Amino acid sequence: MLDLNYVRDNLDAVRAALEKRGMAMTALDDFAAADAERRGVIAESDQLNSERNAASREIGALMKDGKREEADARRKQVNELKERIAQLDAARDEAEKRVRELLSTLPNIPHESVPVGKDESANQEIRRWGTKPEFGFEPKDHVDLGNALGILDLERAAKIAGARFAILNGAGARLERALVDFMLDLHTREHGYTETLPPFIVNRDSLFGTAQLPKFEQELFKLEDERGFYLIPTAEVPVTNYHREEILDASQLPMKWAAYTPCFRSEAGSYGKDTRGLIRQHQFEKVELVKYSLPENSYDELEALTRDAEKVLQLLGIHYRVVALSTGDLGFGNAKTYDIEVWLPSQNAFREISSCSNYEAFQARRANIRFRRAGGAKPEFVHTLNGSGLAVGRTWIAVLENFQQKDGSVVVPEALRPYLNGLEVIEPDGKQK
RNA sequence: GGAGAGGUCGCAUAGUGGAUUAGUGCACCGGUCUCGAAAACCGGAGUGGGUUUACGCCCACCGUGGGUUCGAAUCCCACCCUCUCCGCCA
Repeated sequence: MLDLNYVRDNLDAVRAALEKRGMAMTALDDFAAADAERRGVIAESDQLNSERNAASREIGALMKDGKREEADARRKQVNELKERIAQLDAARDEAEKRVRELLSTLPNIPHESVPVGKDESANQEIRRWGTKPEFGFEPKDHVDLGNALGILDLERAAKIAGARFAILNGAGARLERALVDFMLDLHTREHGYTETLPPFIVNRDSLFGTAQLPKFEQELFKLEDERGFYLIPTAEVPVTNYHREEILDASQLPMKWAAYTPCFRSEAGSYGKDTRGLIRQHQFEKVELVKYSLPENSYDELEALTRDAEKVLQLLGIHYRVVALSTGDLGFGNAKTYDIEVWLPSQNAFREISSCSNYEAFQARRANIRFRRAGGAKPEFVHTLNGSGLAVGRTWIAVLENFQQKDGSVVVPEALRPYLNGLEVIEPDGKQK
């Protein structure tokens, strides 16, 4: 959510910034009128409340003096006042609701460093790490490799649950678990993050706070429960909401969390996309990095967070690149985003494996997450950031595809071997436990 | 699932219809004292909104939402959360 006063005072600047996203901002046209009405109603209502309070005090004094008749007359006047106040309060609620709705549908303003363009074709490659692997044979994709190794079972997952679910077996399941441990150990031991294991179910307020709601409800799994529960689409939601409605001390910043959770996404509207394999699942695992930052440091923190996520691929020895998303490709709440894209030999392409974003105060305003500088200063909104560090399922894919051998076995990257009891090669059924 | 006790300013507590402009202690900020500090003493400080060039003034906020009343932290209703005991359970 953008700042109300900022939007009011900078309508043209906001309009220009949002047009860079390729959006027609009709909401802005209604905003000024709704805001003016809201303020008018508030002024009138506050004035009448002030009169009512004064009258009540008078009545108290009159009663004490035994002037019952005067008090009764005053009561009658107050009751008339109350009727008008009730009408005004209804109008006030209506106007505030409309302003809030308009404000909450406005996307974040892109940072000045974000490349301008209408879609992902305007994304800008920032850097590459490593080189494409040379195979000397036609590399298989992770589905063929996983099936042949007996570590992946998509057909039975479809029977048990449905499309876009997977079962990992044997070394496949252990590889997934090893990746989770490896990533968490790296971020907590080397990068200064604190591990947290949050709920996998959240309420509506949390989803509003991180801006999944109200706009992206169709992407979520909602539980059949009158309490309004949803499965988390990412650990970003529970972890960023950790300090919702709180005022932190500046000395607590930056606050750095690393969370492993499963993630649940309905993938409505992506029916034809990535239908093969593990790329796009209803349930996948992710190690998420979340930061609360001082406003003045948030872009440095974004660079650091992105480097922290990249380190996972560097230690695994997998080729990747970092891309700055253009204004047209930027997510709703993001001021700036770097995608880390991993090399997938079967697709002869880079595919997203992490998305690292600075939300500035966009989420903090919605979730009311503030901090106070030393000396009893006014509270300010924190900046929130998050990024995958990394998407575990897609890392699983990258390991299989990048380290596959001609015979269909997969060499385990050295950094992972301590997490797999020293296992060096994943071989077809029977050759490893 | 059943029974009970609670939720008040950063923390801890007081407050059962009008003197509450929500008191007190701790913590915090400023000052006095001191070579300096501690202690003591004096003073100041909540959040959001409206209005104002500004000083300021006004409104709302005691878990949330309704209600009663001229007036509600206080009375009534519903809900949420926490704790204790019983039952069930990984």
